[in-house]
Amino acid sequence: MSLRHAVLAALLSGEYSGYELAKAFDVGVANFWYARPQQLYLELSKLENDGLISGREVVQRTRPTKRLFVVTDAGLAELAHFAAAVSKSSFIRDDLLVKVQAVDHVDAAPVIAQLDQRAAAAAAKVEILDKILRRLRGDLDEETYLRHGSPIGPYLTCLRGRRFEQEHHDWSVRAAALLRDRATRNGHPAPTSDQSR
Amino acid sequence: MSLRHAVLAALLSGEYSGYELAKAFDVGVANFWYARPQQLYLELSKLENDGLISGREVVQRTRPTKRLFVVTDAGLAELAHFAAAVSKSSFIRDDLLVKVQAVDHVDAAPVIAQLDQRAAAAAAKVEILDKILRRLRGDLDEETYLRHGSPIGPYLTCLRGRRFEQEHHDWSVRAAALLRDRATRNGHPAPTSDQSR
DNA sequence: CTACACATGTAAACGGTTACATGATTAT
DNA sequence: ATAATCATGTAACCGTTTACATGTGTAG
Repeated sequence: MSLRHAVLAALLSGEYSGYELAKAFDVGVANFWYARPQQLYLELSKLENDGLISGREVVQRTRPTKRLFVVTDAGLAELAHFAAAVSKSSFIRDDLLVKVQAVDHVDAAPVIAQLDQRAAAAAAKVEILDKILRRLRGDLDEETYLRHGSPIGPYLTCLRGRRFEQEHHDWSVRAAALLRDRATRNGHPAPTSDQSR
Repeated sequence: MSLRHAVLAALLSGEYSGYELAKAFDVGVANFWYARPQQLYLELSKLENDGLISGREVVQRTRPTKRLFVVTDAGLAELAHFAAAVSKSSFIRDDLLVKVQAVDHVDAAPVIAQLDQRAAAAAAKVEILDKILRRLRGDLDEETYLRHGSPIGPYLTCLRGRRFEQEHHDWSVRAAALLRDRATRNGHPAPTSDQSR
């Protein structure tokens, strides 16, 4: 049970509908978890049934009716309990790393192409996360915010996400360059990052 | 189907038994995937049934009999096919990040304690990965190995794992220090990293 | 004779993904 | 009309985790 707590933690920042949460979890952000919309709707139902969140209908003139959720006292207690329990260690699980691991034995060209794509995607996420960080800290510089700003939790997870993406980007760029260089020296057609423009 | 290819990629480095693979995937290393022993034994059976790997029994005087596996030509073809297919983007999924996200609303002390543990674990993994990297490159310095050394795939994934753990460590240390500092300034008992020695 | 490392599995439960399904409103 | 965005779900499948299960040989 882990998405459960991720949803609770996300709802601490304010009232959200399933649709709004889905955007935060699915697209771009997801600095501390990731989930598909379907999973979120399901989890929100369960959480409401268990009394950990409560939803209210908001009828809109201009848009379809939505349901906004907030964390209840029972939900906060559940989160506190979760935060105090032991957590299993995190690990990398990445298709692309599997491909790179095998790159000595398979055609490198498609792997290089995917590294290029990853680098671009990671760079885009870094920008998104930078925007979020700037919005969070407002006028304060980072050092000051980290010492005195509030909320600190979301800022810290966002920082972690930003560094992860930066790291991911740098590694992808370097790996792609190295593999390209090796392919060239071995007399291959030297696949360039064309992006089919 | 992803563990499947991770196992194939791992077996490219040589002949391994389920037990040996399990140690590489479970303990320490796992620079490109992670799996439990039970899952590996199951996956090895499936891979052998599908003809992607082939196993041979090795009777040992001093130890119980084991089965060593190698990738077949069909297995290599499967890997090549996989390497050329699109991969879904990687993402962070970490219990501890969920806890940090919620740290403004729950007791920070147990979260800080877990950050300390994480930092220590990450530092230990960095050392293990450094050892593996040194062993891989032998006499060559890193730049030279990256340009000319072989195999390059495992070295690159190991580098990625190393940086991930380093990053994980640095962030954990910083987050723990900041949260501790805030707790102290708010007049709390100031939980120190005692480690119950 | 007890604990530990080596060695290999099975079965049930759980969590997550994919595919399927529906419907309102706004902009083109 | 049609596409795009908003909005919410269900059902089947698959991959992963947890718990259970067994047995050999070595070291203390």
